[in-house]
Amino acid sequence: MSDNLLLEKQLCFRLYSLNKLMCRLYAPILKELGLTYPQYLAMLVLWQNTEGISVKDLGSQLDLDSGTLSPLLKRMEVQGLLTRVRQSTDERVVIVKLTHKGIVLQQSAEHIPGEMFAVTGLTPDKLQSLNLELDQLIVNISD
Amino acid sequence: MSDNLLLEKQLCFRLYSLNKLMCRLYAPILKELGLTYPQYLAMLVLWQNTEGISVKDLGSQLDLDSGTLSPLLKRMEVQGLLTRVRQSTDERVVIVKLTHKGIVLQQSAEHIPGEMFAVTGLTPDKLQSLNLELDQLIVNISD
DNA sequence: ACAAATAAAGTTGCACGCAACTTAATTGCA
DNA sequence: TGCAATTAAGTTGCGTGCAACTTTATTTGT
Repeated sequence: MSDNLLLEKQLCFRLYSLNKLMCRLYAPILKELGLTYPQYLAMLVLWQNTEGISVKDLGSQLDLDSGTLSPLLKRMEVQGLLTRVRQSTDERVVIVKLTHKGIVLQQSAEHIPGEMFAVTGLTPDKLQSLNLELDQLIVNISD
Repeated sequence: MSDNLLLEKQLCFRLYSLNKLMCRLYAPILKELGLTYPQYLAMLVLWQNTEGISVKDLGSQLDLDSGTLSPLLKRMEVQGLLTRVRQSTDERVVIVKLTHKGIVLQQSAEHIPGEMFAVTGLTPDKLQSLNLELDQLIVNISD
């Protein structure tokens, strides 16, 4: 009888836990901006693509399919953060583009990364190396 | 204008991505057992507590509240994996206990950790140290 | 040129996760 | 003792994630 089936031994459980902890950590700050956690991650991409980005490209950066993104973006459109317009050169494609309201929201979010970083108790070097380790894991698993 | 608001710089995004990747990695194997990913994590705890465990204690090990756990356990009860019985000495408490079917399912799960470990491309040492780093992070964040 | 294959986005249905709340039982304290 | 506070579990409502599917548009091969 191996003890491999122990919760404490499982990497997957730590990732499951940490992700939930992160959500809960961000939730109250994001609530002030009127954003959920996945919406915030989407905004991080959109703030780097103010000229607009297709749902497909947004999804590939967030690793989300249209089944998740379409309703999420629809809610953000209702909030007035972005517009969704079909591309005239290829009517299959929908371009997501931040409104003025969506763009200026970035200023209210500037303080968040620093604040969250402080809570992790990591040094910048430790954060950097952990990020690289996790990136390697992402590559290995997603091949 | 800082570049802290970059998706690629965010630890939270890596944890978000990796957790989803883990779910997708486990999903097909767990489907053979008729389990979802959170149900599998619950089974890991229950296999270590065949004498039974309260919903509260199970929740504290999984870091889940009754709002999530109650319906999840109800579904697993329907599947015949466990029973839920109110404790006679304290009628507030519900004891979750695996059925025979739930207990013997462990045998079908024995191969999973090894299989999943192989995919990570980690050495045992690397896995160990990563687990410790993540544990430290969990402690720092959840205080 | 045109039918088959492919691609992009959206819809549906289900299982979480969690905030906010309700219900029922137990504890604690004046 | 009696009643307020606390505790355990469950319910409700909403926002993801994702599988499976549909719809519409474009591309590909002959």
